[in-house]
Amino acid sequence: MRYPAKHKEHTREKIIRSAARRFRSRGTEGATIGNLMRDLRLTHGGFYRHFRSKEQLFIGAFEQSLKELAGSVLSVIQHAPRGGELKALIEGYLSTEHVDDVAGGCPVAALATEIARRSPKSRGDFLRVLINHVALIAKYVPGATEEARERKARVLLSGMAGTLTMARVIVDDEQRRQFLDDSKKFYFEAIRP
Amino acid sequence: MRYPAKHKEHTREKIIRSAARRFRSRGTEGATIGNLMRDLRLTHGGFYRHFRSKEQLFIGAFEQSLKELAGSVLSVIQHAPRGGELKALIEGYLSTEHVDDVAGGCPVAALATEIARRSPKSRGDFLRVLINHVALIAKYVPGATEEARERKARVLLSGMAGTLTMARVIVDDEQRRQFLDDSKKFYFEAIRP
DNA sequence: TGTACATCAGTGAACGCGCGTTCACTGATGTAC
DNA sequence: TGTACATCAGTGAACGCGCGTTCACTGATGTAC
Repeated sequence: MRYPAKHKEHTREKIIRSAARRFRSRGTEGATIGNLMRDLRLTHGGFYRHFRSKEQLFIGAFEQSLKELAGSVLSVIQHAPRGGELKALIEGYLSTEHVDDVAGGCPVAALATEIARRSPKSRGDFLRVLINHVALIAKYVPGATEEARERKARVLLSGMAGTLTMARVIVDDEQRRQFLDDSKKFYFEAIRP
Repeated sequence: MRYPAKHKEHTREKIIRSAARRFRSRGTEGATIGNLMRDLRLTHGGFYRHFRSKEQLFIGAFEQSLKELAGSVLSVIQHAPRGGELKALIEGYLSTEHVDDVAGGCPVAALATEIARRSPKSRGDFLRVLINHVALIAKYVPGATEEARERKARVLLSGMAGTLTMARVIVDDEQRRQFLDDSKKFYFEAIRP
């Protein structure tokens, strides 16, 4: 059947948004195209009208995840007191809400290990997308030059991503809360001048 | 055929040691039992004389990896100047050698994301093994009580694990070196009193 | 205005593949008598 | 000392399964005339 003009574009976006969540919560191999399409009430065959391969979807989904994260980041910054933006960002990143929301959370914490195992070419693609988004928060990181701020932002993000992942391993609620508290204090102190 | 008394035990150890490397460099799904056994010049069927399942091997291999890491940690501590043990540990953990040696490196950096996706019961098993090993370095972390030191050690390790993973994503050698330098400085400052 | 044809997002059977796991079997050596 | 049997680490064919991907097909609507 023929579909309205924007129909295909909408379907593509639905696939990407859904994939972005599935990849984060289950990893590349845990997220299958069959399940993904079934969730959208479509069949697996149609997938290839939108993407050349699962790998191409993965890159698109990673970028989508970063876009979503950028949205949260902007919202946090807007609600933070002037000068307290970075503290608010750390607080949000290391919150129990973020720990619980794997599917909607930071794709670096959820996918960096898998990306690290890919080919240099593939890693380069992911890095370019990532670095653009990290620049967004660099403005609020202390540092003399723009470059210094961006570099520090990368160190901060990668460290907190590891911490977020570890928090997701911890089973006991109280232990997890304690670990997140310790971590927040650690990063708060680390960004002092 | 019948084999010497310790034969089975030796085979089991060979499987675990080899699996510990394969899991770290390729992840749970990238490491297959067929390839693993073939490397040891055995056939896949024999695997089940040693382990009930691939999952059981994964836990054993994770513990093996931590044991190996503990060996490196002790060696670093012995060669470090008195009072500079933690600095030496950070330097070693965030070294280019460690970044390049995924198969022989920290299993937290290589596998934490996958472990985070497992059941609470399974995560508990991994955590118990992990916490025992982290206690080993807690002695060199600043803190008033043993508990405070252990908690800080966990924050440090998880952060550096995220940083190590990010370093493995970076393609360009110079950028990677710069990122590791920035990170080392960051963690050095963070452990100052 | 009516008719024949083209389009193309989505369908679902099919393909090839590799995986984890099972199982009947092997055969050199240990043990029982 | 010799013989019959038990043991069990390792073998390799086989099983069931789910995956990513391909492909002939569908059919409502747009377009050409």
